[in-house]
Amino acid sequence: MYYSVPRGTKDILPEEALLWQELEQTCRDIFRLSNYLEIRTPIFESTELFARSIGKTTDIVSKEMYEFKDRKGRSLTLRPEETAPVVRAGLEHSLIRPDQVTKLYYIGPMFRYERPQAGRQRQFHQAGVEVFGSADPLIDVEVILLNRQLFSALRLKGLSVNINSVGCKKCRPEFRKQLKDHFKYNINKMCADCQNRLEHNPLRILDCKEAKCQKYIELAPASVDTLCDECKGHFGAVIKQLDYHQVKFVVNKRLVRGLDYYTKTSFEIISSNLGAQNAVSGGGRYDDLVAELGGKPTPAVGFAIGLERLIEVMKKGTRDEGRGTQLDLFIATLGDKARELGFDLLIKARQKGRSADMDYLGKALKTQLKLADKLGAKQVLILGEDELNKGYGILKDMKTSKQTEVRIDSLEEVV
RNA sequence: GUGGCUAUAGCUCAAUUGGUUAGAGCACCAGAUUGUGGUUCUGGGGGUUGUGGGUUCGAGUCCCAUUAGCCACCCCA
Repeated sequence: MYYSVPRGTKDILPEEALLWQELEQTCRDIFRLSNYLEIRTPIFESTELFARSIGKTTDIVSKEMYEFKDRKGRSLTLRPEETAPVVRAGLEHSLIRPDQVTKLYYIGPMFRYERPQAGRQRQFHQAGVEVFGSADPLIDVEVILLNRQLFSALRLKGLSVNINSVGCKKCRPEFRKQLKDHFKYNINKMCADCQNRLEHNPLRILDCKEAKCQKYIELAPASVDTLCDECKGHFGAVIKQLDYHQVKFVVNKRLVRGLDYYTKTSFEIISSNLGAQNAVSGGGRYDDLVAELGGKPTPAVGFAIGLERLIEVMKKGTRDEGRGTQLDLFIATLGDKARELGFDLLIKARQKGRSADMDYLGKALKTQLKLADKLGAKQVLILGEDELNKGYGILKDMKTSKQTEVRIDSLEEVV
């Protein structure tokens, strides 16, 4: 073993890659049904883009970015998430307009420098959607339903929706103030992280899991209680629609996501089949981000799904088992003449769109059949010297073991 | 960034208080059947015991460092 993958990264081997293909294709199909179109952006962007959008004081920006300088000294960063790049690209190419709805989706790798753990890698993959231009609560509901539809297409179980509203720039200052007032008397009894959070991001105190902080957090005001009329109405409309569409969810007043750009609706989808890293999907509304990045004020909603975590759920047996590899045709040959004829037929079978392969190691016939069996071949064409001399080949059905003789000049038709 | 556990064949795991040539199952290759798969039987290849030091007559085993994985914190997908 001379080299191994970099820490926190993984090779996806052929067997698992089949699962990935199914997952990615399902994402594309489902997103397509709701009229989302794909966008692909570079894997790195200017560092400033992420600092601006995600927030300089967030963990992601302050300590988890893969940042580097290129040869001209420009500061670039491997994307830790895809919302900001999509907004950037949308503005750059005038895809995003305040007066119309734009729906985009993406699938690809993201990078965060974190300590690896089950369900947490330094390179991981997300599939997500972003909707620009509508402040309608129905859009919030649409993206949540999109998650449900995707999970149901993948036959996944054990998932639950957590939802909250974190308010907007009108009502959030009041909420922050209430939180600060609430915590300031006891802050020195709370953990060091919370003491820091009090000043720069008091909302995140609510998400703290430290035991000694819990009793103060339990008594803290909830954002849903300080929402302005507009946010309250919006949240109510979302909840009403979720109920109407029979989405099982819980209002989690402590749900505060680690990216600063979220407004109003914020949600996470949790799997009961994973360890500590149990969020398979997360998202929400970010009505101020487009303007923050230089566009006209444009409301937006989106979410991102953690594909590695979904793959884990898929593997956990909470779904019907998939099938392994399959091959339409295997060609077994004996002797050089037969091998060349077999190769020619092999190429022709593939041109017809059949999956086909043959032995390239000069193995015994028995071994070739063994290999055909292992590859899940439906049919084997046996070409030996005897057959060629007599002018036919043998087509064997591997399921029924039935063999039929086929004249050489007809072989092209059967492969 | 913090704490705990772990690292032996491709995979899952053995190896007595430190003791000679590091074993087994599965997988792989081959033979039994000199041209017919799945079952069976027989044989075979494969290891610098994660890496680097140290203690010892002797280290897979004990000690230190390092790398990586796992679990949790933190954070998030």
